[in-house]
Amino acid sequence: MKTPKKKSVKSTIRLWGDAGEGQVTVRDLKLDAIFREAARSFRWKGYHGTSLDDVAKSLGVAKATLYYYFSNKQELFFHCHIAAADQAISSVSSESGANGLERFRLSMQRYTASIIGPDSYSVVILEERSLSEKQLQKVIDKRDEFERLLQEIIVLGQRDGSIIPCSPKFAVFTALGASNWVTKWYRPEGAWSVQEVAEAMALFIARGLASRPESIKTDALALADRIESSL
Amino acid sequence: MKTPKKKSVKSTIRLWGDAGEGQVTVRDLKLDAIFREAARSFRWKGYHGTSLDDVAKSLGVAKATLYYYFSNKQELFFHCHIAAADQAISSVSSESGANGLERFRLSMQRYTASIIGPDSYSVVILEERSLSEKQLQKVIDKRDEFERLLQEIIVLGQRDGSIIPCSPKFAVFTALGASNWVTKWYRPEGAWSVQEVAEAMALFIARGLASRPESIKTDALALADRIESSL
Amino acid sequence: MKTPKKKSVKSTIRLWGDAGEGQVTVRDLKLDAIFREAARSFRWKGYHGTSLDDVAKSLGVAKATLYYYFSNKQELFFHCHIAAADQAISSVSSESGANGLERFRLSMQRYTASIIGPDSYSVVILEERSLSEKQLQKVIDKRDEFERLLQEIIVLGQRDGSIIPCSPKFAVFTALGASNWVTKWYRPEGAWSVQEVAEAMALFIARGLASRPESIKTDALALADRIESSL
Amino acid sequence: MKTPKKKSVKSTIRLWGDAGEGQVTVRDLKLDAIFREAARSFRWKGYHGTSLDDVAKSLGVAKATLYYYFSNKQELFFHCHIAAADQAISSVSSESGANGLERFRLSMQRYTASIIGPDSYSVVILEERSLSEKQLQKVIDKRDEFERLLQEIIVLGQRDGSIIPCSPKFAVFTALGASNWVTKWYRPEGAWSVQEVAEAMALFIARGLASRPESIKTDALALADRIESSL
DNA sequence: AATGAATGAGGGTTCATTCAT
DNA sequence: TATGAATGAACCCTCATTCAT
Repeated sequence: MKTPKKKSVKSTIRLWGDAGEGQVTVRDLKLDAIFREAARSFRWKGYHGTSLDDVAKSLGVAKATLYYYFSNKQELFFHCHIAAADQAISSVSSESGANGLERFRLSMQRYTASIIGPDSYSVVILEERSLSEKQLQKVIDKRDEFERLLQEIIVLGQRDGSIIPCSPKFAVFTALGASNWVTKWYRPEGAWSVQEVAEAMALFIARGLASRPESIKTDALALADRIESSL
Repeated sequence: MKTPKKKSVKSTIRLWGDAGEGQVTVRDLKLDAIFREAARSFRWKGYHGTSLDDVAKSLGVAKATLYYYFSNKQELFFHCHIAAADQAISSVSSESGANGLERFRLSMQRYTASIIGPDSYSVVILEERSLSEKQLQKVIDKRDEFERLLQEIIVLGQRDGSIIPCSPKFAVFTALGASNWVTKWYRPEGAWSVQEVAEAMALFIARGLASRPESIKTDALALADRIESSL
Repeated sequence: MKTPKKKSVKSTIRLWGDAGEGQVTVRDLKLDAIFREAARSFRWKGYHGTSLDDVAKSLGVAKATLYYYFSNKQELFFHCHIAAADQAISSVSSESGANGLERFRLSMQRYTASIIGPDSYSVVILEERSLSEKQLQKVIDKRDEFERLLQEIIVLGQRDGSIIPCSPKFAVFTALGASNWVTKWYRPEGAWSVQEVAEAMALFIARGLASRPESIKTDALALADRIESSL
Repeated sequence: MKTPKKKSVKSTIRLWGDAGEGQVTVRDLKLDAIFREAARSFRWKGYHGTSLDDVAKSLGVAKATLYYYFSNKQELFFHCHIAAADQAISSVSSESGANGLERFRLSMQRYTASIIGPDSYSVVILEERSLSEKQLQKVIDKRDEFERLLQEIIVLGQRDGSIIPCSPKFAVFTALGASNWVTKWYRPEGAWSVQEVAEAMALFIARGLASRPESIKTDALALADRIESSL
């Protein structure tokens, strides 16, 4: 990422374009806007399917302007991955009071909400080939950390008896797979809110891991049924 | 798809390349080889990341040759989708003797095996934008059929008591998500066979849906544990 | 350089464009035409000042076509350097009968003629920065060989008494400098032929190195005078 | 060149950057710094290979700042040519006591020193195409003046018997060629000072023109030999 | 049935230049 | 005077597609 010497922080300036924005600092906000727009496109069309021209157009800027904020498409892609991984990690529950199952459910709910939410940096389509060796390693490291955190929760749940015995790694992979897949079919224009989908997904996963399924909150079913009608 | 002149089927002709093929008919086999190679690339690199040059090179043919078998890249992509959907549909269990849970488990096992197997046509990355309106509709129709079949099995299982009450649609989405995601991390060069992964995944999903988890074959756990070590 | 499996050698085909060409093989001739046109532009406008678009236009081809013959601009540039160095080396005299001075004169005459002649690959402007490390090394190696050959002739001339004592290296640098500079002002459309300029330059250099200047052919002066009027 | 408002000359201002400059006037010094830095880059990388960004960075200024001092790149380039020509002209010897050969030698020595010296404006690579018609004419006029001055010295030397009969124009071209070429290989970081190279080159040229080579100072040879070892 | 050759369109990237501050 | 930000134009390069053979 390009980081010119000193970002000027002024308080009352509009972003580009004419989308509704408030009153905020400049450069960082612009950077963020770029990253989110880019992530949206990457998630949607993939790395190769995303043209910077389109990203720029969506932002109401000239393509060349983007290069003022990062040095090439690959780096932009890389940053999205890193931001996504950070976002993922920060969605892991640290609620110390709850049991393992509940913490896992919460984590998956937050995670699911974050990847389909409006602030998502998620670039789910795994096109790691498009990253450089070094970049890839960093992304993998972050992702490994994320998955390790989740696995630890699984183990915790198995110890406290809330989660059935099973391979933590495989469980996490499966849960993430189901969750990530949501980015493929969820449409914000649809009848369902991000929160509703996230809850339903988390409850569903939780039930698959629960040692006593009946202990899970019963509104899960209701939710899932409501969702069903809008898919 | 182009279908010129209804070619003569000779019985002893090599495919292209110089690998030792065997003795087979020509055009259909070639078509099939193209589709599978293309699907492999689409699955791996996405629609835009796949160049016909690479596909051709993998097949040991000149790029221009491909155009003898289909009229453009989009059509090739479309065909892969259709073939994948057909493959998916054919993986759905029709075993009349088994209960719903068992049939669902079998279906998911076959499905998982088929999408990561060597004969996969699966083009899992949903880049439907790259299809034309008409093509997309046909693909969606096929996929809907596939999902409907799976949902029917869920309902069946709920009736016969083997599957817990839940939204069939959501259940299918979640199961497919977890399953499709396998294409992202499975590597045939790895220590695990397609079959093993498929079984583990199917068992895992089944447990999440089972009304009496203890009724599921106990080797599921062992399998998952074995897989864990190779991931 | 791209070298497709098997260049087809047909005997009666036109090059591109409509410039007058004879009856010859295809691919090699085209390659050659590209290299010469490119060298002309590089020599004239430098590496960065040369656009492949212009080169293509001069050849009457689409820019993309050029990429069928080499893989990028740098490689094209590299090839020109190599071809130029080969051309330079082949211009060094091996006439065993003559004395050192005469051989040096002949060499410089041939060299000068070759770099401004219609078949020149010379890319005199030293923009080595535009080459890769590896490419640069190869070019330097070739150039060193060329200069060594010339220096050997100087030494020979000093031994046989035809050339004054002086640093061979410095002498070669100076001679080449004067000679290379001709590419800067010589215009084929002018009144003077390549041969005339080459002879005059060679004679001039020879006189600077001659131990007995009066031994050099006297027509040198006449030539130089004729040239003077057209500059 | 832009000449705004006739700026106030304050006496104690630093140039840009933070290197310890000293106490000097402002605008003219800055202009000069820009021209020299630009000339260095033009000489080294050519017109098209030189980016104003780099020039600005070398000077420790923002690119936009440069535009306060000239109106476009072409003009900057033009000015370098003019400054270089003035510099060249001022290097021509007017020592009335010496004979032609000696004056020519001195001129070439000064000229050579000036084009590779730290204050050089020389833009030796002839990329006149990058100038406008008008600009080119002015540059050519200046250069013609320079060459005429040198030719007059040659004629003088031929009259006073110190220089052999030959075409003055051709002699000047050749001498300048050898001299200009030095900019291609001379590196200030090397073992040799600008003065040493300049002397050696001048002596070498002088010998080529001398009617009685033995009359030239004998240290010429020594110098050339010393240089040889460092090339 | 296959392919070498050619090309238009499009995408990534650089850069001279402008402008508001 | 100086500069951060923005942009149009131009360039290199790739790729799907066509065509003559």
